[in-house]
Amino acid sequence: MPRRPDAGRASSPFGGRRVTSVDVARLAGVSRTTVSDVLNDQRVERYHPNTVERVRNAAAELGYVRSAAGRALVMGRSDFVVVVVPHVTYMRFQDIIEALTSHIEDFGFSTVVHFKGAKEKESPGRSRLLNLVDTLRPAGVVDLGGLSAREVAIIEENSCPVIPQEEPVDVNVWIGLLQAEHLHSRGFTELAYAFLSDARDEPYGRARSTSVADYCAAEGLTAPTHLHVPIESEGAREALAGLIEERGCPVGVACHNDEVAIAVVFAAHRLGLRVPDDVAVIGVEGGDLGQVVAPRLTTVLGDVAASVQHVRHSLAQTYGGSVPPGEIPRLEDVFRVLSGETT
Amino acid sequence: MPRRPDAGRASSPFGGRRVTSVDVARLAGVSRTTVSDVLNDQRVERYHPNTVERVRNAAAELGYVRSAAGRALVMGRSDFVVVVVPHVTYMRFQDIIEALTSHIEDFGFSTVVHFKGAKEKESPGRSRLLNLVDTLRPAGVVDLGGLSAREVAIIEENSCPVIPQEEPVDVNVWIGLLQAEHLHSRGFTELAYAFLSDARDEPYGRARSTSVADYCAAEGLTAPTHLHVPIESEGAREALAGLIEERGCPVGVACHNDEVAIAVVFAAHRLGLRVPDDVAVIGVEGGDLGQVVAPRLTTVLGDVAASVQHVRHSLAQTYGGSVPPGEIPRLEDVFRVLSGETT
DNA sequence: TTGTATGCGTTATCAC
DNA sequence: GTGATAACGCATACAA
Repeated sequence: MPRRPDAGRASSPFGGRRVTSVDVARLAGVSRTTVSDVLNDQRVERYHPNTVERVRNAAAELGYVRSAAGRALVMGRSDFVVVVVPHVTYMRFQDIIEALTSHIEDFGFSTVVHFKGAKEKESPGRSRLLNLVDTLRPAGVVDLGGLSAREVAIIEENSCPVIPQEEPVDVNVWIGLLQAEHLHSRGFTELAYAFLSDARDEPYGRARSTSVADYCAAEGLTAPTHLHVPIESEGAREALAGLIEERGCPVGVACHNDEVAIAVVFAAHRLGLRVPDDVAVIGVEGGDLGQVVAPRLTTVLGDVAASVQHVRHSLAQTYGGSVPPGEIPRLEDVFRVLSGETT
Repeated sequence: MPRRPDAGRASSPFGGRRVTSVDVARLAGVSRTTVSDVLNDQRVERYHPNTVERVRNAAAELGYVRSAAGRALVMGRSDFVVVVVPHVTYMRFQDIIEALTSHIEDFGFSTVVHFKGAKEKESPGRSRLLNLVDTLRPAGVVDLGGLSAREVAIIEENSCPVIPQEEPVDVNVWIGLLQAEHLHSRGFTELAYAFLSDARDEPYGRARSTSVADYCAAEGLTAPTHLHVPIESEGAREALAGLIEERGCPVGVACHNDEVAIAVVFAAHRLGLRVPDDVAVIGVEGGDLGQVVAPRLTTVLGDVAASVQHVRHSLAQTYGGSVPPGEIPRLEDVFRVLSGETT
């Protein structure tokens, strides 16, 4: 008669016997089924209030916590939601994560964050993310921008819903438009779009620069020059010098984010150009640092809370109807130009 | 006769039947045991090379991935390592995560990142993290600084080993010392330590400021003034003004990180003070932004790769001996002062 | 060297 | 209303 495969457990120096639903059932004097039902708030009305109370007390007393493993095994999926972060630097990153976590928690799920590696871009077969999804079998994947279409397809195929951070096209078109409009309204007719040179394949940058280009076309302006700016003095200076050589002054630069914007601003300083008279700069994000440097950055400020609302929507649509979806904010209310000293 | 509890599965619109080890076994014409052994690289030498090959091919062909749930259930713990990130902003954050992920991967584990919430500081009973650990039962927890002593105790009690980012005391004492020494070597005798005011309870700040204080005491300098700097123009200006009022000029400010340093530098500008003549500033981290602004920041540059080496050590100590631990670098080699234009 | 049986903790189904 | 049981996928002890 085979013995319990305790060897594996025992070899672990930690992990003293865990409290299981059986323990709770025993202490409460009921069956595991009852425990399961009560603790999951299912069919609670069918049990005597007394019983429910006893079970809850027993669970609390023993410090019982459902095993994700057991639950995941029988459910076919876990209670985790994976938030995938691209390799580009977000300045207000923690704020976004926190907002997402809060929403995800409302649905009874736990949040885990996955960072896409730098060179994980388009690895052949199984990226780290795909492996994570396969093993963790999460309830959902929130895409902050790092997922390729292929990965999204694979994951949605037979794993779980993929929730994009927001309608990428609309949002980025809107942001680019805001930037271009603002620069134009300040009297700049020569525009450029500054990509973060470090990022291989900006998921956002493309849409935004296109949007700037569309605006220029519509307004009869010369098409915007593209430049790739590294977050590093020399490189940034060179990139800007190239732009000036091509377009002259004054020129307005719409930047991919605040970091790029800061790099451009100080590159201008180093080139002896005046900001904003010779070079006007507008970023995106509204991070703290952009507002603390001199000159204070003009930027497109995003409302973090609003921008994650639709994640709650997607979650509500797929899972629990008990959680009120909340208003889905209009684009105009989520983003606005924060006027600084660089335009 | 109870039927398979497929309802739960079926209710899920996704999650088509998963490939299990049984499928692999069938295709390879062997037993589940063999599959398990081969795919875990255990007892491989006991099987016919042919068999091993067949199993591997079958697994690859079917795209078989071990179920984390099944494995965790029987092992008593999962193959995930949780990296806990405190709510303070790291500038070179993604680099650190990537380095850690790479090491963790070498041990066959997957990395998931957990962000400590802002107000999750010392919540009463079950913090999000504790809940995550209880349900996920990770192979380890890497603490980047957000864990309270209580949490560490609870987790180590009966869950898994907690790996601190590095010996916190030594490292932070060293960093503080480097900052103080550098400022002093530049001729500054009036020193101050600038905390990030936003962070409630800096795990690092305390040790560093104490170290600066110790240096001052040892060198016969006045004890350093403590100031709390927000990443925001007005607040930073006020904080610095207070310092100047108390200590006069010139004064050297050791900052908690590059963000704080940048805030101090531009606060000085706004107060009409010269940097570094009136106010000298040194940060910590060596992030990109500090080197792109003008004046270029003097900072304590950390070697990311080296600073995560000991995580590999801890992992090797607890798990696999097959992975070479790698050199554990000396403190002197990990951190050095990067001279900029602010001292 | 391979197969068989068992149990990990949870949930769903059905009998009581 | 409540309890017994099978099954999820995997890893192991033991028999063959």
